[in-house]
Amino acid sequence: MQVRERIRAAAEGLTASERKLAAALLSDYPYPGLASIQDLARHAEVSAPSISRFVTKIGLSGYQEFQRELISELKEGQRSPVELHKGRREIEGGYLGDFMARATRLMADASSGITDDQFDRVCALLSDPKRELQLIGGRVSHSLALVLAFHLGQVRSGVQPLPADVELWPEYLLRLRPGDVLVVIDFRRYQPSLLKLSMAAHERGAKIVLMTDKWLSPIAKYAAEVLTVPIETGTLWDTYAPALAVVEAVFTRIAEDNFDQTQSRIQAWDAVRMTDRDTSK
Amino acid sequence: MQVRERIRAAAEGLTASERKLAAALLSDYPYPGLASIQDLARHAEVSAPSISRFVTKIGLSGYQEFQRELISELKEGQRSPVELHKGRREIEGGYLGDFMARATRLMADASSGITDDQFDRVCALLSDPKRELQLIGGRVSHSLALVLAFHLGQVRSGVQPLPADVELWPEYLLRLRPGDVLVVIDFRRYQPSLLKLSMAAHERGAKIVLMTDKWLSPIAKYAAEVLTVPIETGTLWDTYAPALAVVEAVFTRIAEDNFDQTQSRIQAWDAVRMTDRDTSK
DNA sequence: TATTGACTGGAAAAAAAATTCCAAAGACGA
DNA sequence: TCGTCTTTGGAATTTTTTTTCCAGTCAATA
Repeated sequence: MQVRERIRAAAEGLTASERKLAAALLSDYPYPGLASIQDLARHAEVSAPSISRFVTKIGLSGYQEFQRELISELKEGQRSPVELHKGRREIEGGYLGDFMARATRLMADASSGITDDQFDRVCALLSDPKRELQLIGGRVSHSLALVLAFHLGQVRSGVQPLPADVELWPEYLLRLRPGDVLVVIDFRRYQPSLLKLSMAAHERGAKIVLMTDKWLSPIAKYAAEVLTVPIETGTLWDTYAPALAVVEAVFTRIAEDNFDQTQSRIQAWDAVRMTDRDTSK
Repeated sequence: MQVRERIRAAAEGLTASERKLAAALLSDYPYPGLASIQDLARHAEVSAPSISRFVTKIGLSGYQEFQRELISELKEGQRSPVELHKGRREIEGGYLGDFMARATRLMADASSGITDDQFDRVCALLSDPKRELQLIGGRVSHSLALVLAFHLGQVRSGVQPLPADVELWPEYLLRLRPGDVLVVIDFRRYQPSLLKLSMAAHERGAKIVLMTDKWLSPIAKYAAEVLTVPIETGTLWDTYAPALAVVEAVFTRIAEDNFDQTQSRIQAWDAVRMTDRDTSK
């Protein structure tokens, strides 16, 4: 039996620090377990005795046997990584596993709905410094818009996330000039307020970049670019992960293209963060 | 420098038994080197002292350093598929396709770092109506915390996302009572301010649920539950999509378990939304 | 064949690692 | 809030591993 399985099997009866240990082990399995018991203790923030007790609990005779086991797994695994990998995934079928499997499947499809060409055009549009950018999302997807705004803000100026409150929109709307860009993220169930906003922005000559699902938000009619992402909304089992990934791909691309700016900005943060870290001690 | 290269480099000046050792090592590199010095001695048919001399000769400080070296090589090597991918990126699929493929791979691994049991416990903790919930994330991951807070807020009361501004934290901190829960999302590079907050919350008897990456935020020390998610931070190619999916799995599960409440809340929104739609025309 | 010098592995010493013991801290139920 | 029971990590102990020391062996050379 794999050590990993032993851990899973024993998961029920573990104490707090044992769980912490299990988490540390599984997070980068099996490498943390290859260090000495002390090093592992330090890494997982538990005591060495707790580790010793843990390995006994999962049915091994001691830390040394535990390590031997890990090494031989590694040796086997190296030989047929594909097999093992596959096998492992089929077996586990807990709630989380199912959910993630589903999300993974959607994710794998996500890039097929967007052509490279379109992707490039959207990136170009969003990175054009001459255009002001405003971003807005729906009830749930608003946070995606904020993430995009945040990261674009690292690379360029003139990035404006709109507030969630509808009342405040008119004032932003007035600032939109022809050629400016409004990014709208709108998944089912589509929000009428976003449609109204988009129509108004369109009137003012703004370009609209829309991210939506395959049923297409009515805003598509006014949009200059439509990115569709596979999402099954309406069920309890929604996931926005593919949408997030697409958003990340966009700003990552833009960041790469503007590497110099990004570079200096990142260094600037780091400087801040380092001092932050120092003063914290 | 790789150990293997060191051996090659030193090959000229090796004595008979050292060559035997080198051969044994290279024949199934690096596994023989992961055993104890005695086992390796037996396997290679040389004495332990010869091994000890050998590792010094190739420029390492001792057998332990030698092993550490091998392990870290192994770790890097295992990862190289990902690295390789980077190089391959130009060839296969466009930028987006490639980014998504990478994200998909991480996603597929995400559930292996968390046991079902742990997942259940976290859900139970977060849905317990007797506990107040506060949520906070790092610079970039803050939005994840907000998403979680938002959705949990649909299902239960007493959900409090902390503001991004550090100055305002103390006042929230004072509200924490023993048994309340602080959810912290902290990926590299870890933010000292979050650590300080967590320590203080821990002092006050709050339970901490931490979501972090495999390098484990120092907050792990104070956490009651640690969820690790595969994320490659630091590169320009980060993605938080797996983390988002885990967060979604958590609140989806909770929503299912509390179906009645959710149901009625959803109906309540819908009512609001309908009127929204009506008035929008 | 004797001498020299380098190499080797057994045994002892040193170092490190792992385990056991125990007191204190903490959780839980009354 | 109190008392009981569990869990935890520091310290001591035991075990294991690694290194050092040194005497014996072997090969090369005169």
